[in-house]
Amino acid sequence: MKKPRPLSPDAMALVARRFAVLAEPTRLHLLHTLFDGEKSVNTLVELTGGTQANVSRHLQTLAHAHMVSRRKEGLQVFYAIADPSIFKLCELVCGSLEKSLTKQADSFAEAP
Amino acid sequence: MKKPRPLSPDAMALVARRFAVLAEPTRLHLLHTLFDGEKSVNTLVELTGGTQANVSRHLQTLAHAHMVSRRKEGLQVFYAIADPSIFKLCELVCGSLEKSLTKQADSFAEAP
DNA sequence: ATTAAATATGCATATATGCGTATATGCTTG
DNA sequence: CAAGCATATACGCATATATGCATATTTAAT
Repeated sequence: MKKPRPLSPDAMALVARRFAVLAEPTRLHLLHTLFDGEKSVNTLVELTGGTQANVSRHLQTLAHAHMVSRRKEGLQVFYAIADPSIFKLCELVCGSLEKSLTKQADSFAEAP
Repeated sequence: MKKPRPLSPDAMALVARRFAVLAEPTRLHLLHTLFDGEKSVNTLVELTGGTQANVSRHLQTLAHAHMVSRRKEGLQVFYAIADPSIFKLCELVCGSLEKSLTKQADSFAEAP
């Protein structure tokens, strides 16, 4: 019997949205690049190789979800990871992913 | 300095896909309903209130991602949570979500 | 073998989401 | 005040995904 919470319908939508924010390679790339500390938009553009518009958009999505923080300093805007649970989240997913991969390498490749 | 792994580009895509599977209220509802044990498709249809076709499709998506297991018994098919990390994942997200909600209730309501 | 029940799939559609390009906003400096 | 740089936004388009409806598939029973 493991029923942590009643889990109201709209609470579920919020959780889903949270996962959706993480369901994007570009955003994961940005988060991963921020793992070792705060960086400006331009730096992130250079490090990730994305276009400036895209990086900015994705950073806003992350900021809106309170996953990264935004600090303005002169012309530049610095983003940093704001939610520490993101580290654990990625660890968990990477961990269980590795287990799946070592067993059946193509399981995810053909997913919908 | 927290760089868990090199994080190859296609590994990131896999992680993103994994999160994407969880980024769906219907699938979260199904997982949550399975928290207290294995259930048949029909039971899940009744408990979640979704259509049979939808429930079946979403269960397949979950099974394809190795998050649930599939056991056939006569006419019925029983699904159960296969990846224990899902419990921790949901706990993490729900936890950090609650913190965000108690601070700013509308932050997510207007997300993109 | 036929029929019925449980589950899965095909098709069409609506909605959402990401990207490229161009442009707007904001801040700093001369 | 004008000009330039860093960042954010607007628009159009292509793609993906969820859903409803209908139907196919699989298994059990008579």
